[in-house]
Amino acid sequence: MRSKKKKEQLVDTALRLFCRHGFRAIGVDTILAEAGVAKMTLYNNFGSKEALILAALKKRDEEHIAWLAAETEARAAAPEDRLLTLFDALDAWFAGGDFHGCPFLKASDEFDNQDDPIHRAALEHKGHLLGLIREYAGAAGAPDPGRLAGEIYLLVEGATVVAQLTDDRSTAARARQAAEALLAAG
Amino acid sequence: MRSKKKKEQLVDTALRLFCRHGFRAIGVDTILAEAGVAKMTLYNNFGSKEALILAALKKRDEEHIAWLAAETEARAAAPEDRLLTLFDALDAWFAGGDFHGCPFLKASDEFDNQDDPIHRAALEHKGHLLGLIREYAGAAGAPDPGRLAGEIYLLVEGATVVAQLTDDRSTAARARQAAEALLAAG
DNA sequence: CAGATTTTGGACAGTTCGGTATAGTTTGAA
DNA sequence: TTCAAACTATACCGAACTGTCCAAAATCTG
Repeated sequence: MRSKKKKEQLVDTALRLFCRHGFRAIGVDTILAEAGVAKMTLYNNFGSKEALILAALKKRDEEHIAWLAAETEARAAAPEDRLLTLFDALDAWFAGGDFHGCPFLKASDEFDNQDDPIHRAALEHKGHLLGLIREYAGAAGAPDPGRLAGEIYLLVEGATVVAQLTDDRSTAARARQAAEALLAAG
Repeated sequence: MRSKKKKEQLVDTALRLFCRHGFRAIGVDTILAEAGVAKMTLYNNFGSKEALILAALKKRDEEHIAWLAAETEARAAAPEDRLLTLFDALDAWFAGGDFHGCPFLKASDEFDNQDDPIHRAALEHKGHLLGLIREYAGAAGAPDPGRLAGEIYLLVEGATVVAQLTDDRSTAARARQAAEALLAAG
């Protein structure tokens, strides 16, 4: 089972470099060199750069949603607080030294054809994120949790984009303020 | 003054292709062919692809802010409505056949180094957008127009990103609903 | 240990990239 | 009409790109 290790190393390195530099901007040679893996290992295991991207995005989807949920719930005293501590978790994400924006938004920018598998992977991830928010909106006892979740989701994406663009550490807090107003309004 | 025409044609074509495909994804040869212009005309007038990108972004900045303001104000019966009709203008933007997301967000994704001139151009544009929103927030008589503008701005960016990602025509309307709640909350 | 499988390194193909060189043609203005 | 400035086409450069081929070496399994 040597291939498991090499495969994982490849996906991890690729994900890190994709997040930092984008998908088209980084070449397979760079990934290979950084991962310490031969080129044929990539093409034997994945077949193409696109498949590597999809594998990296899939891993990122699972990891990031799990991380975000854990951070959010750890900061919430009660389930109905989660809709707000979500923004504290976002703040932790933005402030972490390796924040370069959401890789799925990057992906959907670089592969903006709606039929592209990479674009669909991004859509799928955002569906998971919206699902999480909807769950929190339900726990908060909102009269129309679907609508509230949709509005909160817009704030989440806005904050993510603006945090990357401006490098402003107060972005998540501002989004949280707005979320409080939305929550109070029902 | 032949150069004016060719230069303009080059910038217009480049802007259109950048918006549709991204900045790194489109090559100068494609732009040149589409614009019907020789390669040396590009390099005599701009010197580099980066300079062409900057020229295209500058033009886009001016045009888009002016268009957005005009659309917003045309739809507002009174100045205090502008903060909401802004989202109707956004809806018109998203629904127009050639929407491929905000080119400045694309640019800041592809050139995410904070010192990159292209990233700075994106920041500058977003400053203009925030300024416009702040003006509308002031006209709406908000008790803290700066704070409200910041929150509304997050909704605008969120809606822009989500509209591109999901191709969902109701995105701007949902953002407007949220904006109404924020406005009512003060 | 023996044999099947994976991984390795490096050369190579084929394309595309941004940018340059050059020599000739079109154009606007005096 | 003349002349300089602007634009043209085309060939070219070095670099980077994804992907392939292959023989040798390292590794896992029986």
